[in-house]
Amino acid sequence: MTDERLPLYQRLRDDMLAKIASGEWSPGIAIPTEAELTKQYGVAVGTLRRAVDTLVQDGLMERSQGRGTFIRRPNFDGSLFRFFRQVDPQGGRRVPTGEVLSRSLESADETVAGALALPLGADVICLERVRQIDGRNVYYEDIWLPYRPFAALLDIAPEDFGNLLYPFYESECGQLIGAARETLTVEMADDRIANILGIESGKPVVVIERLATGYDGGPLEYRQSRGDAQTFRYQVNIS
Amino acid sequence: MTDERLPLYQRLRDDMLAKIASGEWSPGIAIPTEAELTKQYGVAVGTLRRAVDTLVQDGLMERSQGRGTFIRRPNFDGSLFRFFRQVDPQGGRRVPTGEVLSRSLESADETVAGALALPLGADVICLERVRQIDGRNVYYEDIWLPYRPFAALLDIAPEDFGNLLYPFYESECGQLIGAARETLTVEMADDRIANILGIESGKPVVVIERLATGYDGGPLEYRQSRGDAQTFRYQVNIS
DNA sequence: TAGTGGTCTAGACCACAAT
DNA sequence: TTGTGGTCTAGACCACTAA
Repeated sequence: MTDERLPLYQRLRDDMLAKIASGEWSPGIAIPTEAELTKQYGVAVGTLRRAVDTLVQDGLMERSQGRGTFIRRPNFDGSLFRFFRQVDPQGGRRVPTGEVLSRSLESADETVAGALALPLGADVICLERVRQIDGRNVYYEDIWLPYRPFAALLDIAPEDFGNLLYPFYESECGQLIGAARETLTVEMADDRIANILGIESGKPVVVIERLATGYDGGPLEYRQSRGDAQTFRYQVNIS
Repeated sequence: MTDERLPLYQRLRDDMLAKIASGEWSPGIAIPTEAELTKQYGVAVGTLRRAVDTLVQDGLMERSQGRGTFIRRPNFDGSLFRFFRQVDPQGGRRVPTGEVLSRSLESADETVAGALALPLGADVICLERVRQIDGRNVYYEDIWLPYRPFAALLDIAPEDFGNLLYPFYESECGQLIGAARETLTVEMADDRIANILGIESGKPVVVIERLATGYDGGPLEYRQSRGDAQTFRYQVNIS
């Protein structure tokens, strides 16, 4: 199937992941039954179930006893929603809308090249984006993507980018985000950022650097988000 | 064992959880082998493994092929030490010292009572604490603990509190911290905090609220830490 | 009633760690 | 070499859903 050295259930997982990414298995519809799949793959039920387990765990599939196993519909607040951890005082989560302002091809500077593990000066796709709640800008984002798997994005007009980018990466470029690391710092707003966020210049701004990686651990997206520190709230579970 | 209606693997999980919470299985040491446990519980390996899987998933155990399965000692300081940029020219990791300034018995206000799930006005033990690097205060902490399991702390002089509190809770009060949730916000320093942290009044300060819970999920400690936002750095892995 | 996923068993063999 | 966890099999029976 794929890499011979990997455990069977991981190869099954990869194969099913590819079926999802390629559209062979569409969101919202049921995948073949366990009996069917075990026959197709020639594996035992337990092995198949283990593979499916990991995909369910990652929010890509959903089981329903007696009905079947379904591909989860992306663009919903589903698997990718967990990446946005800002919480309002009531504890409820609000998903801001996202709007891409510009899209360009640039050369990676030291920071971006380092984050994406690319040579200095490599082609990167750069997006400028604002995220809004109630029509107010809450975040300004710079997003960098390696040219190679994301070239398709250059053919898409900024206004045609979806509200959420990760389902978009998946549907347009076949790239699935599996994990991310975020680093939070605080800086003072310069005039441009202050203007975008509607705050005074010199006021504190929270910077969220995010390096998002695929299921293989390779870096896929580097992002810097800036928001008003005064209304910022970030929640993390530690164990 | 516990609730008859639950699946076997969930009852196993609950039983093992209780063993951890009660201290019968201590952090850092190996639990009995799979063969031993299946004999004790009278279940198949697969069922036991599934129960252990959930505990590993939750970060309470750690498997090591060929060696055994171990109770994980959560180390919050791993993330704590990354809270602040290292000003150390050598880039070496500095461990902040912790010093308890005061210890008192107070009545829980709305915030504290809500966090610790206590009635309003319930007795709580309150600690004031500073953490230092190179003799400089890097953050100031208010810590609240429910009276009931922590009464023993009232008999200990502030200067006799250890550098780290969680091992102290364990040794003096038999309370193990299993997990925590942190919420980050930014506020402006008032005169008192500014003075303690050695920054100007009105400058931004990062507030880290932490609710630490036992292995059973019950709240054990509520803490507010405040540090200079300008040197703040907080890193999180999301998956 | 037929078909689905959910739980559970009782083994087999492998990879790794300690000795 | 021995014992550990890691993977995988080939079934069994149960709970739920839909026709």
